[in-house]
Amino acid sequence: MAKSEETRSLIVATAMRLFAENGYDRTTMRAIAAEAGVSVGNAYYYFASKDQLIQGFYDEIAKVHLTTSRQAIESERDFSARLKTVLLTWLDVAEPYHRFGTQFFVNAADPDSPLSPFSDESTPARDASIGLMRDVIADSDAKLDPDLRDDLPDLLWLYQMGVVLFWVHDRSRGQKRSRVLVERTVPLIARLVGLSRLRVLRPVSREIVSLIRDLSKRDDSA
Amino acid sequence: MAKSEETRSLIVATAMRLFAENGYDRTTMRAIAAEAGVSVGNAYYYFASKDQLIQGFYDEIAKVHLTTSRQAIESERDFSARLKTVLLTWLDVAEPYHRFGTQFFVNAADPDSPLSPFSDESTPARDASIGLMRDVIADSDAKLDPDLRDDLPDLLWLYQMGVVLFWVHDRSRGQKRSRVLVERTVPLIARLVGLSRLRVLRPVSREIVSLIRDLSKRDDSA
DNA sequence: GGTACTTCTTGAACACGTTCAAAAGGAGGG
DNA sequence: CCCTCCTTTTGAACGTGTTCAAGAAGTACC
Repeated sequence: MAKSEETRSLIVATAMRLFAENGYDRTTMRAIAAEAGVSVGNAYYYFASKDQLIQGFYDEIAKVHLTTSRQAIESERDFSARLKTVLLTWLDVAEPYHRFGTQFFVNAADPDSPLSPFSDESTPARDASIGLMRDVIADSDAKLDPDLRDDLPDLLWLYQMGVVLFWVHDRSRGQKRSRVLVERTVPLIARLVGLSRLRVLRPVSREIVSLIRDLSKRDDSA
Repeated sequence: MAKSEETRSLIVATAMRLFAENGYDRTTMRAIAAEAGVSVGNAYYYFASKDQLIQGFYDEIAKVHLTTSRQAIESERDFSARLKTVLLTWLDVAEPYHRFGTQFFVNAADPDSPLSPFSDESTPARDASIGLMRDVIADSDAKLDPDLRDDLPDLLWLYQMGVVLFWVHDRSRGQKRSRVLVERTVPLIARLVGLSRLRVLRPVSREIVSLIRDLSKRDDSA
């Protein structure tokens, strides 16, 4: 019902405001409830835990990032430029939340947490991000080993997770170092992707693709 | 004093036993104190927090890993084999603690935590690990781009951190998938290190080395 | 409008990590 | 033996995230 949805978003909005004002740790569930004018138990009716409250934020960042970066790369054909734009856009979108985003990703580092980027609960968000990488490649002028074509989006998503990991630890002003990382690793990756067609590197890239495939199989018997 | 040291190690030993038996989360500070026959406050006199209790374990794993793997690679000259042994040895040493080791590394993922591998408090342990990688290269028959020589240990340490990250998330029996990861990525890395002398790849490896150097500068003005 | 049923809301209670003022113990000097 | 100072130990108390039995509000059907 509309009322229910209203209460839910009131709680999440209040939580986000308080998180931004005082940080994640210093914001208590009691404070959130009081500020939103509901009871503590009510917050737990809608959200399983304090962590879950920021899942909404996670989705928000992801959504804005998808639309913004799709727009930004629309008229660009160079693969390297497209990839760089996508990653720098992520840094732009995420910047305001770096402060308590850190706390968020700490929780997300728990493999058992539904907030982990590898969890089942994150599958929709993950697929959307990988889809973006697919488009980055597809509409670019990149020439690459056809064997790489299918798996490169997954690889690029992994690379993006690496950037995020770096960003979480980044204490420089405005996360400048993360920007440097992107600015300088993207050309490297673009060059490596291009080189992947070279005879000498073929076995290497084949093996990488095959390894990722084998390891990402969910079912592991034995 | 001797008495003081005795109490300290009694507490840490009890904690480790209970962690191993019931997992980190389900082991309470009250239970540890009761089992050790001291008061809760006493545990906090010796350890600043519950997290800090496992720092001892961290050091233990690192120490055993260093000596064991140094021994294991002593008579081996092949770079790839040496690197593989070092990483598989880590998996061996860490295996018994995988269960609550997970919880440990979750806390370590917090950049502000002294348990983070990047923290100042971890500098000695980190330097020791990088030193091991230096030896892996130095006493091997690896032929590599001299420009890479100085920085390769750091790169390999980063690679090891990646393996550890994978291991934390690894839910397969006996962390078999982590072993597969090592078995198959080590030859790749060895080949890439070898290829780094190729004319076409020189700029790539130069740029990687230079990037790592720039980003690992601690002081970031601006 | 009444009745059965689901959805939503409450706040006291619980278990936990952590703190702290106070007490106890121990070492050395007079 | 006592006084003083430092180290060690205590356990009650605090603030936290979370749970849950109970009730209130809303909905659907007769």
